[in-house]
Amino acid sequence: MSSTILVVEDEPAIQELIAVNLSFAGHKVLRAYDTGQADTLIRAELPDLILLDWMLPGTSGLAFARRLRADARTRLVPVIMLTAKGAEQDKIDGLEAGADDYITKPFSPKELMARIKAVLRRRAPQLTDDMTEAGGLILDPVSHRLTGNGQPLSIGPTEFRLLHFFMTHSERVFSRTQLLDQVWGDHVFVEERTVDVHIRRLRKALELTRHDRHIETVRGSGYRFTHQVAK
Amino acid sequence: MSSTILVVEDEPAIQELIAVNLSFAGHKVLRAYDTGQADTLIRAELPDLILLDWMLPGTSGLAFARRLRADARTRLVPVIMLTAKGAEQDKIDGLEAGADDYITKPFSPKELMARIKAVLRRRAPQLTDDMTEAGGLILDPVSHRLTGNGQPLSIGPTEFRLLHFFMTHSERVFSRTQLLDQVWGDHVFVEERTVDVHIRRLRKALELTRHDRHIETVRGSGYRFTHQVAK
DNA sequence: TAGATACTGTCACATACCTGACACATTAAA
DNA sequence: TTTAATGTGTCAGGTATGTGACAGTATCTA
Repeated sequence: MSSTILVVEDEPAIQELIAVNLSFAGHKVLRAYDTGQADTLIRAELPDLILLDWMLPGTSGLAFARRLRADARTRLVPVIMLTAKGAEQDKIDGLEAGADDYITKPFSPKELMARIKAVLRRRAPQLTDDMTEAGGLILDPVSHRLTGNGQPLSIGPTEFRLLHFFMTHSERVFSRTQLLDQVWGDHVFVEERTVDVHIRRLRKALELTRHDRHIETVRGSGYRFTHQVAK
Repeated sequence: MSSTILVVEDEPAIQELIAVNLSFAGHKVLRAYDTGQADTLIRAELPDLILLDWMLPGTSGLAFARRLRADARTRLVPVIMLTAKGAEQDKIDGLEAGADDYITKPFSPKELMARIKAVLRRRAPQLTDDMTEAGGLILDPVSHRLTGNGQPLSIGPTEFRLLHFFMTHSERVFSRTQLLDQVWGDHVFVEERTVDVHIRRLRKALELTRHDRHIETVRGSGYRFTHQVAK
């Protein structure tokens, strides 16, 4: 699936190499040469993943990673650190600053793509193309299709994304705000109650095969998708 | 709420001023004149919060803050930086090193206490995102679920918060006023006896699996949550 | 390109649920 | 036994959520 990936790298050749590979894989690429530019880009559009060089002019990548972790808006964005050093201590520092993974230069494009996929799968499973299943309900992001006990279910785009997010983050309560951020996207200006309406539409779509029981309301907190359904 | 607070400050007069105020507020105070002493004290007893001077003999406060963030044992301990400088860059550096707040000398004791309170409050709920368990009763804040011996228990929002507080502060008696402050929040204007009613509702919800026995009344004092139940 | 169809976000109203307060019953200490 | 503290059922009002309808867009089809 296509994700927006921010590359923060001061060496033009390396940045270009990475960007070409990412574009080829179908991702949208944002580029920055330093943390200042990165800040600006992030303000405009929250990326799905950040590739961050260890050594940067001005603020170091390490410090920048820490700042990303400190800010509520960027806290959940996965970060992969790029470094020329092989020192073990750097790796530890980087992971402690909140990086999700670490890749040593020089690296093969293949390895880079593999790590990106792995990190996305771990941190943002709804951005991958994997099928998800729950009690006979099958959602396939590739064919963009939904079936309940084998029967095709008709569902709108927003409901599809909402369900996809829920199925990849089950057994967890999400507030309306969190759902808007995750499913509608950051920076959207939509009423919170709109979530209720789409929950309603989603439930209605799932009613046919009684899978609507997987969507639970948690009064005062939000909604939750669960695998076990009440009888 | 009494906490253990470590003050790392090389100027005796300022250290004394801070210590007096903290003691007066009911906190236990640990004192260090440099990072070496601080290390020793931390090794003996992990404080709940660290007040850290920016300028210190030997290792600087900034470097020390970074080290605290790098060590798994101290990573979650809130740090407030004390500094004579008012420069914005220093503040950014401090926050990037992992400080939770920043206060400029000279500061009023009142401001200091207010910031300490705010930081402790901000940190406290974050630490309580873990599941809690007591004799088969499991409360999971993430999924916002409660089960007794595997069976789902239905419970209202206030009772959920109340039980969560009890389970994370077991074996201790809390007065109605303390419970109102902790569970309802500061500054709420509610009858004290309302606590009784919610205790009743909580007990009723827990009756199904006989976990209501964990909630004990301490006549004349308040209520307590205990792990061992009377047969 | 026109017309039909589907999708979105809001709103208004209905409904279910929660909350705090009170009154009275019960219990424990003195 | 007396008295104060706690237990408990109930109620009115408030708040959160469910839901149908609607208008504006976007998308598809002929």
